[in-house]
Amino acid sequence: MDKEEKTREVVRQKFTEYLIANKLRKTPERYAILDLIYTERGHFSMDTLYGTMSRQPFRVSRATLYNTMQLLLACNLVIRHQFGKNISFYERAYNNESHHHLICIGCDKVTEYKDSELKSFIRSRKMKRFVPVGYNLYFYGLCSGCARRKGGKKPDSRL
Amino acid sequence: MDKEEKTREVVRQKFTEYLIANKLRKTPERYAILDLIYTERGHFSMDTLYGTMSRQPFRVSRATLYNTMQLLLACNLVIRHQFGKNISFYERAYNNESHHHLICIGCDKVTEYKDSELKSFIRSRKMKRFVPVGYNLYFYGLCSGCARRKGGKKPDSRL
DNA sequence: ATGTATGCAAACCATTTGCAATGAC
DNA sequence: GTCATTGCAAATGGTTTGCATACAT
Repeated sequence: MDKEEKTREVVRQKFTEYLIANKLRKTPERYAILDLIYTERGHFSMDTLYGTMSRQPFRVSRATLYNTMQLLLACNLVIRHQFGKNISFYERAYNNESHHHLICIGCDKVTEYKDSELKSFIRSRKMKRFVPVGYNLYFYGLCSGCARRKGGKKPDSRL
Repeated sequence: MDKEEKTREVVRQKFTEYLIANKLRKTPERYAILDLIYTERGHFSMDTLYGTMSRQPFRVSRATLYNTMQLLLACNLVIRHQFGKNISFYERAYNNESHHHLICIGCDKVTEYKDSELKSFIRSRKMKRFVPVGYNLYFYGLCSGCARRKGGKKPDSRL
């Protein structure tokens, strides 16, 4: 069994525990969605996920997709991002080394940026009257491609 | 002339320069919106801004509000945030010391968190093939109130 | 048998767009 | 006088909801 399959098994188990603990049903739809998410790499939107899902032998509705995503967010198997447009993006949370995001304001491309020194610095901050459970750091700027052809179409300001 | 009025005058000037440079018209609507934004403190949504605007003697339509906001974003007089719901929030950018954000996942309250040491640490990071122009850092967690009555309504996961 | 979860379509809501009328230049 | 900008209302697009049916328990 390869690493990815092992991961899928672990998250299925975690999901099951969550469903039982909350007296929710273990439907095939829910597991199909979880499985598919854990074959995706990087970020994906609901739309692309629905597209991929539709091409699977096991189809689920958009409603169920959104429903299930709430559960997966609640049990921390998926995390959500908004990169500046009004669209949510998601990515798997388990076995996905935490990272920061570089968002190109020229072409909207999002890349991961791993920086463990930065991560531990951020996590070490103490704040008054607030108990942090997580954080998101988004860098906005120009990817190498867009930086080169700077002055082309003007990037839309997003911050 | 107090500090706030002085600020409004400076940003009007900056806005004017931007409009001229881009051959755009200096309409009273645009200045009314800019003025109002620079009397707001903290973050505001389009909806609340439209509400406040509607109570002003000078009324503008939602369309114009959105239109103008694009211009103000483009000339860096306003910055935009998305705190995890599909709503954009805005805040003035000029004379507004940069800060990070603490978002309570219990009650959605957003507070500012100033940490200049953290800021300079983040700004000092070098990344390959990416030219950063800015960043946003959002901490998710529980405000003191929600931390106290933990276990009340379950906070919706947002990351 | 019970009642939760699903799929569908309609509803929602923030934002965008088309277009005729207004007004900045 | 021109043409960008406004206001309105309709359209859009991601997400949510209502409800009858299906199915996990």
